[in-house]
Amino acid sequence: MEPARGDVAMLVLAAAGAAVAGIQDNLQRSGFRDVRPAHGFAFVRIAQGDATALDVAEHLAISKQAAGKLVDQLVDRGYVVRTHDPSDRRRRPLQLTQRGRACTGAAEAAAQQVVNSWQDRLGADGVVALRNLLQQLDLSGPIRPAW
Amino acid sequence: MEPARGDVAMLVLAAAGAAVAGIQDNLQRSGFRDVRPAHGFAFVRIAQGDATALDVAEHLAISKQAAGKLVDQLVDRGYVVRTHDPSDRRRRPLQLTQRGRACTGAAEAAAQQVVNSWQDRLGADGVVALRNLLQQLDLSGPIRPAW
DNA sequence: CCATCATGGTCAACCAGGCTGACCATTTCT
DNA sequence: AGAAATGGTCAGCCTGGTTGACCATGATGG
Repeated sequence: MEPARGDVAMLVLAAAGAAVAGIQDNLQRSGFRDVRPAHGFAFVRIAQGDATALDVAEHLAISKQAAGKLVDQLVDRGYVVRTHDPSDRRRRPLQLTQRGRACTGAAEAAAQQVVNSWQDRLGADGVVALRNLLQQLDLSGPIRPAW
Repeated sequence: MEPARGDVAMLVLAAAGAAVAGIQDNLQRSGFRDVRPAHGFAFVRIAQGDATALDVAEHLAISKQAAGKLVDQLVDRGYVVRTHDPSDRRRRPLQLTQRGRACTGAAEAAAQQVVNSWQDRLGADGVVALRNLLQQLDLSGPIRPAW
């Protein structure tokens, strides 16, 4: 019987919580106070281009109605605009505004800052090793809240 | 300028989401269908002994009222009992029931199963390396939802 | 070519799980 | 003894999800 290693799961959880908290913190500090983590994940999909609310829903594994509300918020706050698809008048493709792009940029910087702080503890090759290991897990599918 | 590594944060997030989903899944399969992840984290503190609802609140970084509700659920579902502290009649120390202990055991097994599945991809030393790296991050404090 | 079905989106009602504020009983401090 | 602090509960509210129903548009097949 192998030694108990369920603690690895807890460590990953703790790291994820710290990552989200850190990113959120950095983002707020750079002036984006009206975005939640879920908005950030929506940005990921929207930035890829030609995303509808339904695409966002699938990306976040939430209902289309919930995604609709979320997009409403992004529109209200000036991060996103609903455009039109001339070839299908039902679709409302989403597009980042100037501010939306600024926010995604800030979010990337915020994430990088968190990883940099990890690098202080792990060293550059530690971070590389960590990334390699996580990549090998090959996790795909929608982005889900940890809990 | 260093290469962009914000993606490490995303990888950690994905791993955490997968871990929680996997644990939850395994737990349900072993018959515990009325526990959420938050309950599991509460168990962690309660299992340490002499925990009050307030301790749970601090452990999960939620309000004492929210912790109270959460404990109510655990009591209703038969996982926990509220005892008395003879030396302070305000405190209601919590104690795991038989079923509570069974559930924490199942949760550990569920977590271990998830890590085992990771081991299939990373190999035994990969898992060890991952744990070492995460431990070096030295994250403490309350358990926070990733988002 | 039209009828039917599928798809993208919105509206409404509801629920779960957080929050704050107020309060009570008890303990601790001065 | 009186005042402040502490553990707990109650009540009301808000946010972010859910499902069900529905509309407009597009795709499909007799």
